[in-house]
Amino acid sequence: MSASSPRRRDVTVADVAREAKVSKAQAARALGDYGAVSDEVRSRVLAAAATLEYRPNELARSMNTGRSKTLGVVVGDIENPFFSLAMRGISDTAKAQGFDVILINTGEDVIAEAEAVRVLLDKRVDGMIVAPASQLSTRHLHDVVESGRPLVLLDRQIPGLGVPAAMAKMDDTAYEAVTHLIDTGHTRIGYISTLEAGNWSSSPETDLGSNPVSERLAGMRRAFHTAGMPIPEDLIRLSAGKPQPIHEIVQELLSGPSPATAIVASDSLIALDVLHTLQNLNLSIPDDVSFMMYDDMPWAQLMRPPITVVAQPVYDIGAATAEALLAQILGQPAKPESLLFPSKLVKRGSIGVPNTRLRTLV
Amino acid sequence: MSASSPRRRDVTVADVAREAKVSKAQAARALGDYGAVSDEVRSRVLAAAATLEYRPNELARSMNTGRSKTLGVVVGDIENPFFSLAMRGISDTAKAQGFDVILINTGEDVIAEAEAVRVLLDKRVDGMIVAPASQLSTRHLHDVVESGRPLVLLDRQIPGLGVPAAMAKMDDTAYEAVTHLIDTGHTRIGYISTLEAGNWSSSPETDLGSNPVSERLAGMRRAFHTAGMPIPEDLIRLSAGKPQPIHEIVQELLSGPSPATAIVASDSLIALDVLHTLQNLNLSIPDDVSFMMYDDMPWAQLMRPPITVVAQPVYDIGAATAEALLAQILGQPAKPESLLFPSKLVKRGSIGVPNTRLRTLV
DNA sequence: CCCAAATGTGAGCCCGGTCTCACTCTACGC
DNA sequence: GCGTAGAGTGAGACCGGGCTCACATTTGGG
Repeated sequence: MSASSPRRRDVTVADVAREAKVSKAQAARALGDYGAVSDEVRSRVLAAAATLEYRPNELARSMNTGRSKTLGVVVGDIENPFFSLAMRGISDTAKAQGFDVILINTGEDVIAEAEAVRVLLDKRVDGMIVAPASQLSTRHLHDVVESGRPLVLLDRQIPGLGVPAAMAKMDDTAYEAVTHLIDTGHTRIGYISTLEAGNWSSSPETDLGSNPVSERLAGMRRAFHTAGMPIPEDLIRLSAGKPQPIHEIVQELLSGPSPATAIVASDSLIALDVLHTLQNLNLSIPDDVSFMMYDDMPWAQLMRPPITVVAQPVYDIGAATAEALLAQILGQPAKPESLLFPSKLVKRGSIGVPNTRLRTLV
Repeated sequence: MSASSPRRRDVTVADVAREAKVSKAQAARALGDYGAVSDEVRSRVLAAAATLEYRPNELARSMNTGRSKTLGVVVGDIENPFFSLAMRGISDTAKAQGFDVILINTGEDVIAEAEAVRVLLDKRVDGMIVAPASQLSTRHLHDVVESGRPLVLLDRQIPGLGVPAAMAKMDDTAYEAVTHLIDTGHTRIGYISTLEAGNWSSSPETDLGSNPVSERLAGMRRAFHTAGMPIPEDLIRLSAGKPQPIHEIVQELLSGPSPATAIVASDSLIALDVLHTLQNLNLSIPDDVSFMMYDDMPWAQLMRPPITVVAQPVYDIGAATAEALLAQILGQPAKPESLLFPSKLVKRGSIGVPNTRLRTLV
């Protein structure tokens, strides 16, 4: 029942020109609104274009302008609310400037990330935003820089790369959060992050381009240091989820001679796993275990008790990466600074005085 | 410190050909692995390509093959976990077949959706997946069909369009869910959906390509009918959120001479708003109000009480749209059937016997 | 009134691949 | 020994816009 043409050939400028009885060049000028065109010709061309329902082939256009009006975004997991919210910030900002977005999901795999970056380069995106899965394998990111295509990092900075990164400033808030735990009486505090173990934490103070996770750790260390207490290194678990599932880690943290009395989840996905585990173990918050998480998801304050969180402006962070990228694309030179956003501790009800009889519970 | 070339010109086949001392045609053949090429030439070309770090320009390639190995996805809101999870299904499936994805967010706005579809057509995507915001304005979708480019719908079918759609089968589960509420003693059941008011519910039985929301309504109606009870039309609120915020709707539903004793949220974003409102009103679930939601988000079972939900395989639904689309792109003819997935009622603790003294509470 | 300068127009090259066509050279069949 | 199938090769057309250049026509200043 649809139009007779099952696969109609695309209408080109040449077709429009023929219809309007002018040269291809004139048609192109009228359509592209550049150069000198008489009113007479312009209206004929526009009319012809309307009749034929002409639509420019963006591929062809991109090919010789060299710009595709497309941004590439590489993230670990769009399912993660952090990324989907940041993605909206990116998407909204890009759209406002007439840019589209190619999204590639890597599953937090560095190989996939390198591949993704290659593909985007081959597709000639005008620039890209990457949330690097690793700070160790960054060859592919250096390639991007060397190719001359603008790059902006999301949530994590990579020292020496020389590109901007947008993220929340976490050190002071992490310090405040852990101090809050210590003040409440906790000394055995567990921290769980999916981030790879690396030298993130080396000289966090002097490192110009730090990142939110190393900052969290640094803040935590500083808090213990200030309180004059030993840092519970055995309760800090990075690279969680990859080899060992979160629920096992939680059980480990809560077992042994000196179990954790409080657990900090470094993102909302981990938080969900931790909470499920605690529920399965029939442990209550905060009576049996205190709990705190990063990222203020809407459900956090609906829980009983409501969860104490460290909130950060995720949407804005996403939007900032896009803005920085677009600025570069539109000509401004890259300033490899970190765009820092404030984070804040939101105290709710999931932190209480430590329970010492916990060992019998697990 | 990076490579000396600030903006190195891209290496082309011609460059490789020159380096390998063969013609452009031969280089292209060796690189593209087609036609007849001697081993001698092939290895020279491959070596040259490696030395020069040749990378094909996908734009140029797409332009004359006509295929871009790119899929377009148009959704209302990636921030909505339903879409971000479906997106992962799409993304994973596409990637497995070497396709990339351009994501466009419309904010559930039909104008933006039409615009998005245009842009994707202009960018010459090989096919697209759309979660239509409206079933009334579908001109732009008909345009896609007429352009001959494959199209698959996500979560909502549009009768007469003649394209496949993937979604969960909701009628029986909705019937079961509402019957469950009725059996528990509820007669005043509120239903809140962001979907536009339209004639979704017209002849739901005979309509070949129905959709999850009309099915929910139909199932609800059938349940009331079977129970021999009047349908509380005044408590059914579509187009929620657009003019009137959810929290006002909730308050309205719970006021008046005959308030709702149970509320059903048609997606997890609405659920969050409803739960916040109930919390602010200091109403407890299920003692004051019973509550049920569509989509089994991980936090639903962490709530106290855990929320009764209607679960659907969102990831699989997303993956199915991508599969159907790729099948069409790869040659199979479109079969405009709905790909139906099972949904199921998961009874937890958020539904109790109705509270009759509610009127005094709000 | 004459020679710019400005404006309008068309032909044709370019981007970087794919692919057709014509041609050479070898090998095989009769 | 000759015809021919087929591999191997190069020249160049082509995809669909952008844009430069050369040329024609109008305008305006001195």
